Amino acid sequence: MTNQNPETAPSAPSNFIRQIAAEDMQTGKFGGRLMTRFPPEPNGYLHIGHAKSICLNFGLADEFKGLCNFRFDDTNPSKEDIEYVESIMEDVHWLGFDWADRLYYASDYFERIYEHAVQLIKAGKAYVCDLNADQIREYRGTLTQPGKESPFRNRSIDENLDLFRRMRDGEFEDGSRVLRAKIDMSSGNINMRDPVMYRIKKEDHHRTGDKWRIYPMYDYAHPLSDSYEGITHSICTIEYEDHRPLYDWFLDELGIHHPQQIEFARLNMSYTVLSKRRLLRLVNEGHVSGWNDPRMPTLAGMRRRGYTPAAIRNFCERIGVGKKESLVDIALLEYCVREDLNKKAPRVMAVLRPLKVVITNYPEGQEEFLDAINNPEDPAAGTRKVPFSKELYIERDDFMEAPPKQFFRLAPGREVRLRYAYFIKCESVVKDERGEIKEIHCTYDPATRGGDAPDGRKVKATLHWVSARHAVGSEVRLYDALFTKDNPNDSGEGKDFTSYLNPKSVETLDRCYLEPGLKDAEPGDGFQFERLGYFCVDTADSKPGRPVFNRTVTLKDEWAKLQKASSK
RNA sequence: UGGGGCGUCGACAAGCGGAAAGUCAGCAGAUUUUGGAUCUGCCACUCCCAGGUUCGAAUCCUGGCGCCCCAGCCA
Repeated sequence: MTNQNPETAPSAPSNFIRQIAAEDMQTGKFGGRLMTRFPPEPNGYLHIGHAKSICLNFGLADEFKGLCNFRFDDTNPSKEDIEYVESIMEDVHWLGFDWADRLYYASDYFERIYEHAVQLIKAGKAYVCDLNADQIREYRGTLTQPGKESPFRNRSIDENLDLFRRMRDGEFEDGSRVLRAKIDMSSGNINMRDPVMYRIKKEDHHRTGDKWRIYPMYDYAHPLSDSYEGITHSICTIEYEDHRPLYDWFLDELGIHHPQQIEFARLNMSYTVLSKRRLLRLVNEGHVSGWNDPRMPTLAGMRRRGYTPAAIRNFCERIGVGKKESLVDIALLEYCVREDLNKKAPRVMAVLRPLKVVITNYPEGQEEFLDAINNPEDPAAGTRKVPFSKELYIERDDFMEAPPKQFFRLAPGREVRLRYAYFIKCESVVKDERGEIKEIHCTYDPATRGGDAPDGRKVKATLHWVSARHAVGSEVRLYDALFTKDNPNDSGEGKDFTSYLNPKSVETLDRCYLEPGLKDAEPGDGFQFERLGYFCVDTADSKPGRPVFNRTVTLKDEWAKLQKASSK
């Protein structure tokens, strides 16, 4: 166990991988050494599921005083792109992990991987097969029927060597030949039925250019890459469990350093999708604005949305690591985000759906500056001054002409507090010719300056507000879940996940008013808009002097819950 | 009569033969110049089911049942 004293070290829950690592360290299995790796393929942006893997691999290395390498698994040039390698590195750093000088690429090992293939051919363990893709599939058999051996399976070693060399030299067309491992066509495990090790692809690679005309398959390149780097624990997801015998086979046949592959269950989260294939479709079909759309579960999207690295790391710790398929409630992620932001985010007042309030007994043209606390959770954050004047904006939702009993906010004849300012009382409602509320007239009690009544009288609500004359205009985007179904992956007949896209996943409000201090907020800055939620300055669309805000997550809202319950 | 994996509260998840941890969600209350935060209490007589071993089983054994993954020259 890592924590002998749970009272002083309440952290890290136990999981089976930590246990294996702890045991291996104790028995000295790998010389008391631990090394992991995070091996993304640069064919898409990293998402929260990758964050789980990153936290696991880097976290384990940290915990056991080992190292975690960073490696691009770039063995398929047709799907990979430099844009992805750059975004991936940025995202891992942003999450808070560092690989120092241990940045590797599987493509850097191509020569060694090739030489090892030659070694397998010489040992009679690999052969060049001339069957085409369809034929290979046919010969492979099915889940219940064994496969048939390829007619090219027993070529001489010399012929194999010659053909493989010529594959490398580009003498043959794409798809005309492959190099296969000679294992067992009748294995119950289809991965062992003479799997393809190399295919011909006359395509340029983003790193090796036109040097290679053949590229190794994942199943062959991955164990070797792990081995070359001296990895001890090769952690991957559950779907590779069936590939482990093959991982072991290559390493055993070659007689080289043999890491232990360990599989864990990938993350699924409610109301979103976490597969690069599906995320790519959302991007390509224009359902979102890009990989970094704030609604995307990508690290780039969550960063732009205002999620913090600490919140995501914390989430990854809380969800645990196991082998069971699960669907984690997105409410847990949101809890982690609020937990972190509650401690850090400066409070500020912003009115999203404005309703004008005129304080009839407040002197025309007068203004005053009131003290406001920047963060009640953090006294060191200090205070600021906010301007008050005769005309203000409050939130439309904070006024009701005919309120139900549970509504505590402003209503005709009722008195409430304006945060850090005064008690005000609603005297009348002004409507336009269509009967819509245009503004409301209130009186204020000068004796309640700062928000307390000297006579001790209480109000049931405190509202946020912004002085009309001093307000900064802004656009604010309200984000909600991307999907309406908790698990969009399990789609019914003839449907796919896109049929559950939430049409209201974003609402743009462009007549919002902010307290003046927000005019110069920098892109990326995060705030709590009091009583509303956490918001951050959008990094793509903000202009100097006119910030655009993205809602990161709402505050918990008791009133909204009551409304929802009564509308059912 | 292919192979592999997994079943503990609504969602996650500890537990490793000796009284079913914890977190999120939910519910109730206290407190509050954010219907926020904070605090308190409640929320699995039972661990997919059935047998068996044992003084004692979520943990061990046997047999069922259910769910997931695999037939790319993707990773």
